[in-house]
Amino acid sequence: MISKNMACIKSFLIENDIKPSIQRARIYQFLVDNPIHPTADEIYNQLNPELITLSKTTVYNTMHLFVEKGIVQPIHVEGNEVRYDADFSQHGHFKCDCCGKVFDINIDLNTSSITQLKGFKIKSIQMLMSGTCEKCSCQ
Amino acid sequence: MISKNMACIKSFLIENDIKPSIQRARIYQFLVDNPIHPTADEIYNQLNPELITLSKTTVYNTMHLFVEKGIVQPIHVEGNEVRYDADFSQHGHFKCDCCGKVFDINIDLNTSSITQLKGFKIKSIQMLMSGTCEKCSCQ
DNA sequence: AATAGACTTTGTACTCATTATATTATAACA
DNA sequence: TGTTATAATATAATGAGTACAAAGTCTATT
Repeated sequence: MISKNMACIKSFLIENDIKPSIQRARIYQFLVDNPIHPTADEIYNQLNPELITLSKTTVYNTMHLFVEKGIVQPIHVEGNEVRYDADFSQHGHFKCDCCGKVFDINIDLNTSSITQLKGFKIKSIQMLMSGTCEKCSCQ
Repeated sequence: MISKNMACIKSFLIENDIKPSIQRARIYQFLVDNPIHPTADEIYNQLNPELITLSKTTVYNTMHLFVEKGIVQPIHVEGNEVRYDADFSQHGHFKCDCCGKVFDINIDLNTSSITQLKGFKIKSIQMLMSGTCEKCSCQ
């Protein structure tokens, strides 16, 4: 899911039952173009120079809406902040304790065989690893 | 790892390079006896009536120490709080969006086959699912 | 046992991500 | 065009977690 133009994002939002606005479309485009799992604060700081009247509350409202409508996943890497990911292909995350980067890790998660989950409705699955990445391990 | 008496916990802490104190031992015992993935606040509220001078800072200090020494795992279920788990057997967690409970899920996580992780040093692996549990799904 | 030094606990004040609320702006529609 | 619904914004409030300094506790040494 690489960059989409605004017209394309507009119809994508409508498809997902979200009334489009410039703010919403640009925030979503930013997430798709920058799969760096940004926080609400980072989104705000990146887009503020362009959307000059953007408010942090709007970013929070928009992220809540996106999560509710299922077009963005919240990622809880650390306890004090939420990160967001517009990539819904099944993948996990690796957080490097040294450089702080969050890596996407392709992974197959098969939950159908877990008997404990009989009767459970699974809405999202996340896998999170931590440690040191290759670069930081080499130093 | 069911309940241990205090003497047993004392030596366990020493084994793990932690100087024992009443606060530390009781907090650890509480975690082992109550595998409900409590927050620091919940630990504080549960133990405060007994350890009458307990301070929240002590709970935070202790949890940080336990995590650093590797006898407790932090769990990031939601973005605004950290939960703690003294169970180090490999398992994942399922958070019910309806009743809020966090379930332990036995699961096998095999990361050795993931080529992306070549050269990475994995310190911890967590798997987190969300949705509705069996009880809440039936209603 | 007394003293000193190191470590632990505690209370207060603070930070900062997020939320609540109320107001203003924009879009939709009769 | 006027009216209503929805979205965006600014400000204030909340609450988990942290920083810091003072007070308490433990332990080793004399």
